Order: sequence, then C-alpha cells, then structure tokens
Amino acid sequence: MTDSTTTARDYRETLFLPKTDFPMRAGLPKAEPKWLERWNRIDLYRKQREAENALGQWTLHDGPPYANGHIHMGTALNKIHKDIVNRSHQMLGHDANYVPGWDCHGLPIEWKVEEEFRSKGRSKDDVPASEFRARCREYAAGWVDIQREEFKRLGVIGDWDDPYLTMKPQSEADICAELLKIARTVQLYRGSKPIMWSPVEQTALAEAEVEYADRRATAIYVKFPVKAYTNETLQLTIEAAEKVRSENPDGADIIAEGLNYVKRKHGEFNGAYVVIWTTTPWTIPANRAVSFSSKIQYGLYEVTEMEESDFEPWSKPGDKLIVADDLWETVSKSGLIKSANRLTDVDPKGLVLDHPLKDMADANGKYDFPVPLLEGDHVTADAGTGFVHTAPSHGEDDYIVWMSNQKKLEALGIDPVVPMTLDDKGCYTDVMPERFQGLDVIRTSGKKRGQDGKANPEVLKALVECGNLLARGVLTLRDAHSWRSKAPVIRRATPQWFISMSKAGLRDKAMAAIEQTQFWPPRGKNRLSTMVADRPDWLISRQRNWGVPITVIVHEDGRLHTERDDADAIDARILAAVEKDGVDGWFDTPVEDFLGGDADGWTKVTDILDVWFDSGCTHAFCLKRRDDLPDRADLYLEGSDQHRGWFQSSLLESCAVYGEAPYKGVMTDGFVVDNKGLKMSKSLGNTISPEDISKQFGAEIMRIWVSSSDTYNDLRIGKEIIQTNADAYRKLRNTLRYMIGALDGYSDAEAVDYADMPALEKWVLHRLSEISAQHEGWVRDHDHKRIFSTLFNFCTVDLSAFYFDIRKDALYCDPLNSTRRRACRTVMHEIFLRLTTWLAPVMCFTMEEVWQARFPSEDGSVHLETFHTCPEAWRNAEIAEAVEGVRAFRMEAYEAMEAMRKEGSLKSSLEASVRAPKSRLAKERAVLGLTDESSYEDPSNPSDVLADYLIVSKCLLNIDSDDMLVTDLKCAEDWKKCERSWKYFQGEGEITPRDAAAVAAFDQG
RNA sequence: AGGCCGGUAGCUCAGCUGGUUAGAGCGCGCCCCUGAUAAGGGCGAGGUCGGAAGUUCAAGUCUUCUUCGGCCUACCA
Repeated sequence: MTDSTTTARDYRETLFLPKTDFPMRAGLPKAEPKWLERWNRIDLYRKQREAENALGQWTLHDGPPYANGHIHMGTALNKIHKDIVNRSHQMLGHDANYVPGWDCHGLPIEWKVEEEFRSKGRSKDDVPASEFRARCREYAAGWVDIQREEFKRLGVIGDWDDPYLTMKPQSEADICAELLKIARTVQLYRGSKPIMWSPVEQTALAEAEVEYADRRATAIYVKFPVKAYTNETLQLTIEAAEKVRSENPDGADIIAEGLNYVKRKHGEFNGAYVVIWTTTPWTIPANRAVSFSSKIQYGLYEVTEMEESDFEPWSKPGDKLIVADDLWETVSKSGLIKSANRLTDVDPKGLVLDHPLKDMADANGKYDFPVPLLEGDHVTADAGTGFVHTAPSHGEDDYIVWMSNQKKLEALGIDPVVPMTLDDKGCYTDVMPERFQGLDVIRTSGKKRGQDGKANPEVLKALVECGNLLARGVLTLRDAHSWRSKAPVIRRATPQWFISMSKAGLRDKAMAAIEQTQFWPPRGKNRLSTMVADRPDWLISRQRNWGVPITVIVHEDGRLHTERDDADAIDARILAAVEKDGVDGWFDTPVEDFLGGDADGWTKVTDILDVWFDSGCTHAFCLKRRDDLPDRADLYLEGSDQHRGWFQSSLLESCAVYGEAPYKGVMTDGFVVDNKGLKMSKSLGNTISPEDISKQFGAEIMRIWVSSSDTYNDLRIGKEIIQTNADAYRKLRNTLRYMIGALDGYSDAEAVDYADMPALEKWVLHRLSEISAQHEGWVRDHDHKRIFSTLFNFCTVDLSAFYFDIRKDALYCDPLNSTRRRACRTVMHEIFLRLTTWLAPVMCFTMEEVWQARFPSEDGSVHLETFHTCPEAWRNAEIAEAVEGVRAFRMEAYEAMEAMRKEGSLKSSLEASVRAPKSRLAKERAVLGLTDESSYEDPSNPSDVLADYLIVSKCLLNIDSDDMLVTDLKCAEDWKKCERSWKYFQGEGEITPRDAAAVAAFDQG
C-alpha cells in the first residue's frame, strides 16, 4: 500500500498495455527458411491431404515449366499465383492437392548436352544415342532439383517429393499409350509438307522454336519467259484440256476460259517475261509455278532505254516485261531501266511460262515442264513484282497454292508431286540437275555457319547464263531463325506425322470443349477458340533424339502396325518396354521383338514427338494416373502465351483421345514487365530475379506483390513497387502484432456474449461478416487482388485508424474485467481468427508466425485451418449505418481540431472539448447507445460515450447554430488531466473515477 | 502486317447497364502523439481519366482514328 496523498503514484504500472515478444521487424529473408523447415518437419503437405477437407477435391493442375535454367519473375509469379489459389481453396475446405511437374524433353536441353559433348571433343555422331539420352536425362534432373528448391523457397506448397516429370519412364509410356490410341483412329497420318527446318541442327522446328531476326539476303528479280506455244504444243494442250473438261464438268468453264485466253493472247505475249522477285535464290531450281492475284493490275512493259552503267545490263531495249503496275517503278529502277512503254493490260490468268533455268547448261531436260500461273490469296503488291515465285517444297503458301490447284495442273499435264529438293543438311538432292546436286543452301558449320552456302551463287550463275536474271541486290529482312543456334531456318518438304484437325472432327470437339470451359479473364475463351478454329493439322514429329518416340511401326507398303490383327499385343509389348527402360526401351529393342514374328518389311519410326505433345499428355500421366487426383482438373493457370501452347496442346490431345477438355477452367497471367511497362530483357538491363527479392525483402513481399496486382494484365515490378509492397507488409504486420499484444493472456473464459457487447464491437463483427460474405465468392472467382485490397483497407482504415485507436483507452485503462474491455478482447480474437486465415494464402510465412505466437504448438499450423465463418446474427446494418454517421461527424471534428493544432494551441486530441449542434447524431446515438456525457455512469463498468468515439475528453451536442466548436481543455478552469488515462476531467483526485475504479481493482490483484 | 489486350493521381488498384464537384490505400508535405514507438493518429496537396475527333442534353464509361506498351500469329516470295 502506498501513500497516495504525499507522492504522485506512477500509474503506468496499473495500465494494461499490450504485451508481446512478437518482433516488429520481420527479418523475412532469414525467417522464411525456418518456417519452410518447420512445414517440412511436420509434413504439412501430407497433413493437408489427410485433413477433413469436407468439400472434397479441388484441383489446380500444374503446367510444367521447362527444366532448364533458373526461375525468373514470370515463373515465380505463376507459381505464387497458383499457390495462393490452392491455399485459398484448401482453406475453403477442399482437398487442394497440388502436384507440380516439369517438362524435361526437347531441343534446348538436347542442344546444351550436345554443346557439352562438343566441348569434350566428341561430336554428336560419336556419342551413342542411349548415352546421349542418358546425359539429357541427367541434365534435366539437375535443373528439376534446382528449380524445385527455388519454387519451395517462394513458399509454394505441393507434392515436391513426388512431382510429375515428362521423362519418368511411366510418363513416357503413358505418352506413347496416348499416341497409340490416336494411331488407332484416322487422326494420325503421314504427310509431306514444307516445314521449318534448321539445316544447322538438322531438325524440323515448331513455330515456337523459331525467333525472328534480321538477315542479310540476296534479292533477285528473275524473268520467266511466257511460253511460246508452237502449234503442236498448243494443240496438245487443247486436247489435254478437253479431256479434263469432259471428266470434270465443274471446272469446265475455267478451263475453257483459260484455253480461249491462251489461244487469243499467246501471240501478243510472245517473247514477253513475267518477272518475279525473291530473297531466296536457291529456291528457283525448285520453282514449279508463279502465283498472282486477281486484285492486282498488271501491265506489259516494253523497255526503250537503259541507264548508263559500268557493266552490261541484264536487260536491253525491246525486252517485254510483265509486272504489277504499282511496282513497275521499283522494278525498273532495280533493273536499271531508264524508260519503257506500257503496251497493254495483262490478265495473267491462263498464261503458262517456261522455267527460267530451262535452257541452262546441264539442264538435261529437267526443267522442260510448263510453269503455270496460279491465283493465290497470299500475293500482294506491297513488295516485289506482284508475282510470287512458287516452290511448293519451300513455302507454306506455295504449298497451299500448289495443292489447291491440282486440277489445273493436271489439265496442263504437270506432275503435282511436291519434289524433295533438299536433304537434311540443306543440300540439293539428285532430283536436281547434276550441277546443283550436293550444293548447300546454308553453311552448317565453321566460322560462317548460318551464312549463304554454295547454292545461291550457282543459281545466280545459271540464271545469268540463261539471260533470265533481271537484277540483283542485297537487303536486310526479318526472317525465321532457330531459337538455339540463331542460324537461319529454311522451309523444306519432308515426310512428317500429323494429327488431323478434321478427319475425326477434332476441331469441332475442341471448339465444343472450349464452350464448356470457364475462362478467367473471359477474353481467354475468344483467344483460344480463334486459335483452334484457324490452326492447321498438328505436326507432331521431330527428327531429334531427346524425346518420346512415335512408337509406330510401319510397313513398306504404308500400313501401320496398328492396322494388324495383333496390334493389341504389339502395343502392350511396346508400352511394357518403355515403362521398363523409358524411351530407350523403344529405340534399343529390335522390331522383331515388338512384332513377335512377321517382321518382314516392317520398320520402327525413329521420329520423336513434339514436346507439346508430351506436355499435352500431363492430364493422362498425372491426373488420370494418380489415385489422389481427379481425372480432370478444375483449373489450369498459366501465362497468356499458353493459349498457343499448353492450353491448346492439352485440349487437342485430350479431345483427340477422350473427347473432352482436361480442364473445367482456364486462367491466365499477364507478363511481368518493368516499372515502365517494358518487357524485361538482359539488353535493357531491367531484369529482376526472384532470388534477389527473396534475399533482400523476402518471398512474402513477392507474394503480396502478386496478390495486389492485376494478374489478368501485364504486371509491373520495380524498386518503388517492391518498396510499396514492403510498406504494406509492415503495416499488416504491425496491425497483427498489436492484436497479439492486446490479446495477451486471452482465453475464451473472458469472452462476452454478443448481446452484451457495446455497439462498437457489434460494428466490428458486422464488418467481419460483411467481408466474410464477399470473401468466399472472391476466392471462387480467383479475385485475390480484391481480397487483398479489402483486407488491407480493413486493417488500416477500420482497425488501426478507427477501432483500435478508439479502444486503446478501454483496453489500457478500463478495469481489467469490465465488460467493455473484455468485449473488445473477444472481438479482437474474432478478428484475429479471420484476418490470419484470410491472409494466410498470401502471407503464408507471416501468418504462420502470427498464429504460432498466439497458439504455440509443436506441429500445428495456420495452414491446417479453414476460413472462419461468421454467424448470421453479426449482420447489423443499423449499427453499421450509425457508426458511419459518427465517423463522418468525427472527421468534421478532426478538421476543426486540426485548425487549432495549426494555431499551436491544441496538441493531443484528448485536450479537446467538442461541441456540436444539438440536432446532430440523434438517431446514431440512439442506435449506438451513446450519451454525450463526459463521464461514465458506472465507472467500474464503463459504457461508451460519444467522446470515446472521437478520442476527445468531452463531446457535447448542445449548440443551436450549425457550428462545431472546439475548445482546449488545458486552458479550461476546473479541468485537469488524468494522470492515468490522460483524459481531461472535472472532479476530485488526480485520476478519473473510471481510472480510480480500475486502479482499485488492480490493487486488489 | 494481322489478331487479342491494356494505358484512370508519384505507385498499386476501384469506378456496374454513359448522368451530381472521378474514389481508395500507399507514398509525399505539414502537424500531433511518445502507454503499438525503427510504431500510432490527424489534416493536406496531387488525376479531367494516353492523345484527337465524333455520337449524346450528358462520356473515364459508346464509335472512329492515333500513340505507347504487352502477348500471340503471319509475312518477308
């Protein structure tokens, strides 16, 4: 007992201040790994699987990153985003089992490994294929391990001990099995097509495997002589056409028109040339046609005068050239033609030309075929001559034009077969005249790798010999290059395997499946369906080593083993071999073993599958294979580039085999760009690595960045943005820390019933229930940005600046067991339960730290909680409205108080006495049960007065005017500052009656 | 070149079917507190909605054009 009359007591010790060891500063970079260790120790992933999970499975199926290189911001974003989505559904009550995976086959790894061997002095041809593949496997496994650790560091939870890999033998076997299922349908076929081919790597490339870069090219103008019909050939042509006409009534008109045209015009065009322009001279020997457009106006020009020049020009006065009128000027300039007369309009329809190399030395009649003019949509008058030299074996458009004009070709007696003019190395084959055979188009080795080979000069030379080169020049153009070797890519006809989009209605099935799928954002549906609607048949074969083989056995006569009666048994043997030894099981097993006899004329296909086919099968070898996953996923979530990639390959593969999409929903992320919105690149020096952020700020900051960003569009990141998120983190951390301190020693025993709570507490519970109601909807709609900003605003605006600020007085100064104080703690506990669980999917580390601070345990985790729902009774719109009314009133008062602070009179808000019109807050006070007294009716069990809401010492509604008046109680007579609560009061003693009651209770213990 | 998408205060985001002085938080400035203290509170200044034209009584919100940025695709004969 102290003598209170003589010495002033230090009341600080009688206060109930927040008490906690919870550090204000997080030290995330060091703390996070410790939480990861804990989760690993308690096997959190397993515990989540074994939890009640009343709502059943909800599955996000992981899209496999490529097992090569460190993760970057894009992969970090994607994995964190998936993790937030997964954790949210887990806490909703689902079993959200996340099985991560990797894409392990493919060219980039193969290339790295080739380089590796090369650096050891072993060329690719010296290394046995199985050794090579074994090294690829090792290489991929190495990166899987590295990336696994990098992903785990981000806080991503999943089955890291048993992820799926496209290169596991079981996966490889399942991929083969999928292919064999397709091979049993008409959907798999062999075709020949000009495809992107890299002579340097000697492989076909998918669109995704090329990049566009500048290339210096030799551009030439070539003259194609209009065929001078002899009476004899004309007669033969007419007879052939008449025959076709009688057999094909449909095309009769066209043929008749063409014939008439030829008859009428060939005299006029005698000695004339159709001029084409090309930047790939080496394709001239493969020329089979010239394309034109009926939308372009062509004219016949007769050269009258040539420019002076140092060398003998390739044209001379009297030459007659046919060119698009819009392009004549450029053409004539390039050809050093000074002037010319335009003789007449030309409709190229029906013209037939001679090959420009027909008369070269050693042609040996190989170019004696007629070169027809074919109409093509791809022809424009933007560049060149308005005519497009067409080599069906070396261009997509060329091929299409060629194939769609089969009847016309037949009519002209032309062999429609697409010639295979180049071999794997990009050298002319023996279908070419002898002088060209073996010449390379692109140098495939040495210092000049990627530059022009011997083909171009020889073609030029031959054209000059024939007098059919009009002009030549050099220009720079953007053209396809291999993404690995950076060498130019050519288009070359080769035999390939395709999956047909139409033969079994794959396109229709896929389009229907897209209709059944939900997309976030909705525009994804449009994007995917446009792509599927337009795409050509799926080219799935690659002439490489590191991949899943096309496990098909073909007969010389063209049959596939799947057509044999014993196909089931053969398939079983193939799959067993691959299951046992991986892809080597296919390559190393003799064909007889698979066929079980009758192997004559049968050979194994040695092509491998496009890696997109591999990853398109993840649903088969992961979802359908694993017992703990459903057959179809609820969600696929990848970068928006995967509309062209995994979303599509998965869709097509699944539709081809199962007739439905492997997913119910598809969500896309935007791309990570720098703070100015530009894409990150090494050359711009604006890259940021996830590792750097983890080390400097913590993965948690990256997670907050993800959840506060608009992931449907591009996400910016930069120093300032990271700092903003770090600030947000600190704010949240402190809010939680305050609650931990305020709840020190709290137990359910002190909880106050809802009915007995002050209105302010009921308001908080109302707010919780309001947020809670929206929260579940936002989780199901993956609207994490909204969740985060709502919770953040709730913390700063509602809690920190309002509720906590008001309740500090009650918390610190009210008698320990008074209702108001206990009600506040009860409510804080409810806030804590919800806030921590709502934030846990994003701030997985800190919410665990916060949770353990309040509920320490050896093996517990906030991540085993579900979201806490709110009783319906907490909804109280009336109180909500009343509190908002008081809040608005409070802001007015603060405005007035601020003016006094500026004058220098008022300091702390507790020094203020506020007086306002008596008409104000009538309804609010009634609803909230507030008096405008400045003292409590029952000091030992205080209930709110209006002044408490304003954190002032007095608030009286007694003025007749509209003014709001603030006076400074420091200067008021009779008023003194309570030594304990720092409130100003009138009356006896050095502390207010409420504080006296609290101290008395405190002293009693 | 084509397709799709985006450009709202310094930053991150809200702004539904067009309709009062365009909102929030952060940051910033000034101030208060010193019993959440490498914390907490208050007040305030910042956008005319990338630009232009148009439709309308009325546009950030519709149309067209344009510019910048992103993803994808094609072409480059």
